[in-house]
Amino acid sequence: MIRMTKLADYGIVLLTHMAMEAPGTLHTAQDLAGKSRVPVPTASKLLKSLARAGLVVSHRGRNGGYGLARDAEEISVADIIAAIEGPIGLTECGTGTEGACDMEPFCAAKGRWAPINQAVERALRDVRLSAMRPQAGPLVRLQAESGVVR
Amino acid sequence: MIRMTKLADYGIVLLTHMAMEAPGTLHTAQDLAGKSRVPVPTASKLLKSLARAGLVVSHRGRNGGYGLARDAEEISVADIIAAIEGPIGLTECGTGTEGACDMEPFCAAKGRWAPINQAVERALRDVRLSAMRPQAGPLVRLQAESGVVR
DNA sequence: GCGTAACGGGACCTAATCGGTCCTAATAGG
DNA sequence: CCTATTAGGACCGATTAGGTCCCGTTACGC
Repeated sequence: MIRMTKLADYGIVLLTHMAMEAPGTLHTAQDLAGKSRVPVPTASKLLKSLARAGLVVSHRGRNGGYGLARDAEEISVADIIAAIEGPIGLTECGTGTEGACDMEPFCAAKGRWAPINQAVERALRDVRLSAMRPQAGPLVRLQAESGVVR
Repeated sequence: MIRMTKLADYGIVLLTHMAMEAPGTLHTAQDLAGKSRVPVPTASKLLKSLARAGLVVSHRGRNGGYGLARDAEEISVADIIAAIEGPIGLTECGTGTEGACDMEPFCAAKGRWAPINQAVERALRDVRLSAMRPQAGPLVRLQAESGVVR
């Protein structure tokens, strides 16, 4: 039921990796791609989106890279998804795109979607990036946890 | 952020129409399609799915049709979406499909998705079909409400 | 300064799948 | 027995997710 694109998934994984290092640390797109096993160009594209949304800050030139724009506690999963997928709701209705649905005048559910969208968004806004990283610590443990459903 | 397929949307609208009539009333696929402005074959396909999921009961033959299997209060939006889109979570991870993700061993967010999926599902399970129908009553008012975001 | 390492912002492709159509049973009234 | 209806497929076109590539800009460091 209801799916998020894989891109958004990757984005969260990338940011999770960033959140595992000290705040302010810079990560190159290549570095993050390697750690997450995401193809480099894809990771690069995602990081650009995240930078445009203001979730990460970028530094160009040599020794450049990406870093978290704020504390991991201040970034929600909803923020990340919105940065990558755009402010699209569960349905296209009520997302500000007027006239997108040509059967609006006949829709029995008209005006009933907004509360649902908000409920879902609230659920996602309550999950912070800081809660996504493995609590026990760095990458080492990850290998030992194989077998657990991702 | 996060999208539902149009099919699921249509399904909800179809069921909403059913919920606007007295419980036990039978509706033909054509009838519902006409009211919802959904193409007939599509509505038919959706109703089949809903019947297979046990949300509606079907009667074949002349004077047949579809009816709600239980009270509108007992059908949640989550039920409907699951019936049409299948039990897919926000991500493919944690939906029982083992090994779907080949980078599972390296995933920094491993095991962290289940709570999020559950939060979203809970939000949708709290919305009942009975809450979707226009409270003021039958179709007549719908036309008057034009201009409201669907 | 100049070369190189990084990001910025596109265009572009192709594989999946969403949304929709259609056809042939099976079923049940009249 | 005829007709209205659902059951269950096969099938198809258009959209888009997911990924690749290229070229420009920025800035560190030799």
